[in-house]
Amino acid sequence: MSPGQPGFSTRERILGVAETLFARHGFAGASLRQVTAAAKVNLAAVNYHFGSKESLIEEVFRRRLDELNRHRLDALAAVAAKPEHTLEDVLDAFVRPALEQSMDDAGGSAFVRVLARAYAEHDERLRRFLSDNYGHVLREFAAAFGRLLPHLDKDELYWRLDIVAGSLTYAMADFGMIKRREAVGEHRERTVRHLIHFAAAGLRAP
Amino acid sequence: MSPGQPGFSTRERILGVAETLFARHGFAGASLRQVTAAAKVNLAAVNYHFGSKESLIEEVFRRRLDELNRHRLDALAAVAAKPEHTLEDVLDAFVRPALEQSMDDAGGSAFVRVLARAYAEHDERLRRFLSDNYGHVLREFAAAFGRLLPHLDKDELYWRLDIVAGSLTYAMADFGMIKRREAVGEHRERTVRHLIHFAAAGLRAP
DNA sequence: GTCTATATTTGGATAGAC
DNA sequence: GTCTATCCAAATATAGAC
Repeated sequence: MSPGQPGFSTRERILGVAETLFARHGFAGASLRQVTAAAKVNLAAVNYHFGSKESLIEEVFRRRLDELNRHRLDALAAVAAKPEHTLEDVLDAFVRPALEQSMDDAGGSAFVRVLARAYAEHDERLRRFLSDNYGHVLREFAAAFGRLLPHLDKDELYWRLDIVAGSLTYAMADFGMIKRREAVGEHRERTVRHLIHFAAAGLRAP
Repeated sequence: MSPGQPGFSTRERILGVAETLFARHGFAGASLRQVTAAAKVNLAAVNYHFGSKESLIEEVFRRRLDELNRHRLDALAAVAAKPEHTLEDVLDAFVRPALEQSMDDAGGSAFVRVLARAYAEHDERLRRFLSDNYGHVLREFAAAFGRLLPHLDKDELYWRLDIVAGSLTYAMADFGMIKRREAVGEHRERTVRHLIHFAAAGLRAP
């Protein structure tokens, strides 16, 4: 059941539909007219509730990322408490919450694709918004990785983490496609391990 | 030296600049006005040479993909000629030509990012164009992978290949960023092996 | 082939009634 | 909070002179 019309407020209908359409057509590609038509609300409602398209986009992120990053930090703290934790443990703390959110509901499934878009977009304002609000999460993970990979200098570490984070996000975005949800759900445990093994190999060596 | 103005025809200037701007802002995000202004040609030139924005986009793909896919098929044929070739060999035939093109010149570097956009875009017309014109290449690779992975049924195989292709494309798009070109160039050999090892791990098992 | 000027459409945003 | 109507800017596309 997608967040269509019934028990949802105008504001939530807009957010749900915007998430879906941004995932499908990109931020520039999805117009406010498409969004309001699909949500069956009035065109002016977007500006009333959010002020601008830009702010609507930010709100789409905020709604999911607050929860996602809380879970990620909780998982990371649990891992860091174990004195002998591994690279795989830290990667698990990063990947699992995203994969779980992506299977919570139809919206979460769309959001991982929105997230993949954000990586692809080089829009200055969007990047600054994400960096300002959620940069500390990535920095905590980077620090945890750095402690486990002392042979890498800072530049090399950040470069690899960027690639790993991008590839993982991309892979999860693919899981976000409707047709494959059962396949991923069935083997979720194996899927997570695959991704992690995948990423750990890239982070170790040279 | 980017394909700015000097020894390039109007048509080629447009293609070069469009490639860069599509990589940076997406297909919907980069307007024809931005493109023609940056290429220092007249606004009407795009429609004269290409007919429409849609056709310009297709031409940006055609220019690079014809060459890239020829190299990929050549490499695959060379691999298939060896009776005892491995999964890694096939992956190499897929990855190496793209990585080499991405380091040929500034345009190739932008193009891998355009390619990553194409994966993210769910635009019907663009997907059909790519599938119609270059689908046979992917099918040949899929067949080669299938022979090496007989334990996977067709659905499972295609699903994994899609994820692997997406992740590799994403990783290479990151390499396409300007700041990191030397780093990738220096260790190109190691980089390729990393990516391949990465992908092979995902394709094997369960 | 290239330019200027313009037609046409689409999109973001706002004013003001209810 | 929601709607209608409208404004204004930006974008694609074309017509016609050079």
